[in-house]
Amino acid sequence: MRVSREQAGENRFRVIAMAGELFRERGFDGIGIADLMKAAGLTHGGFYGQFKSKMDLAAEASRQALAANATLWRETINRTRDRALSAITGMYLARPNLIMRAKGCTFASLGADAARQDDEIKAVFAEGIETHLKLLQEIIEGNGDEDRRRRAIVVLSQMVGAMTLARAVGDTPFAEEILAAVRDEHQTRH
Amino acid sequence: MRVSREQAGENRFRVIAMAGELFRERGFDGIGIADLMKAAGLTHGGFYGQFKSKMDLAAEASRQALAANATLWRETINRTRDRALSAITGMYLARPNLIMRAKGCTFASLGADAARQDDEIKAVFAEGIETHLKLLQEIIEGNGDEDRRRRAIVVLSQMVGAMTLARAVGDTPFAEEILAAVRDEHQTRH
DNA sequence: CCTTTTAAATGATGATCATCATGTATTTCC
DNA sequence: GGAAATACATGATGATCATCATTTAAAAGG
Repeated sequence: MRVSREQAGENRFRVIAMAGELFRERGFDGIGIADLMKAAGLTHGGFYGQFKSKMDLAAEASRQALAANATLWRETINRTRDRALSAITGMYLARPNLIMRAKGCTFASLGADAARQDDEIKAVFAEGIETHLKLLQEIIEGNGDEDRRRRAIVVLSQMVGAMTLARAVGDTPFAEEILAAVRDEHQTRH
Repeated sequence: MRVSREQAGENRFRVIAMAGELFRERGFDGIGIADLMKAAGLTHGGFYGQFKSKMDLAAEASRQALAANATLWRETINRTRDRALSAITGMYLARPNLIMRAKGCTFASLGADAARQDDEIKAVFAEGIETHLKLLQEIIEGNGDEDRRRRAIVVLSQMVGAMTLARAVGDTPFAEEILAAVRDEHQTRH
């Protein structure tokens, strides 16, 4: 049955949003089209009217998830101005992001998956990384723009690496130790 | 047909080694038992005589891959004694590890996958991280063991995060910029 | 040497997969 | 209000999946 233009737009958005969560939780290969559509309250039939392929949806979902991640960073920065760096690292390297993979960092969840996909997805991740680096650059000290960008890359790498390692060992004291080690790096000045 | 005890041992080792490479290249869900066995020169039939399940093989393969990674670090450290830290980071954050995922860092390839698997695989990763941290601790300066361990965690996180992000954008100048940014952190003292 | 054991081959199972073809009901637009 | 357009449903396709049953041929052990 047909549905209003507005409703169709909402449906499309919801499919992309659910895909963003389920891909982050289970990986691109960990969930199929039928289950994805069911999670959005639809059946699998309409999928190829909305998306060129599963990979096409993966690109859209990654884009939306990365944009949401960046928006949260933007809000955190605006809210905490002078202590923004420790606020960002403190929020990121915390238990909610460790255990709720579906709504957490897309780099930590899907970065390794992206490396195995086509160039379109890699371009989405490149743009997502660029966006996050620009945000970090704003709140990092350094000798000129070039140095601040380099430091932003180092900090982003620390965060993504720490979360990847912490998640790989599960919800344990060891995971907390990993997160705390990198958190401390930005609370006590080095 | 039956095969000598020795031959059977070699076959088992080769299956685990090929699995270590193919899992790192394509992810745990990216390759099936039949293709895995074929890559080792066998058919799928004997698989369940050697392994309890695919996840059981994933654990064995991760263990072997992580041990090989650690051995390479050990050798690099022994060979470069006084400049070991910049040797390790320089070797790790280089193009071969960026593009040859099958033989590169298991944390960067499968860390996010491990987070989605059962506790046995997570325990394998925990032990692998512990081993790598001990190696880094040897070659990192700091105020006492506790501080050196904390710094080792930070450095390992940097390395894994940088490689994850660089691989996600593919073999591009941006990837090289990410690797170089973290490499420089350990060549010029900060 | 003959019996027992077993590694690996062939082949089958039912589940799940991405994708496509077609039907249907409802919105859109004249 | 009636014709055309279309969003989504049902259902089918052939491929691939993890796992198991059975067979085969050679090694191991007496």
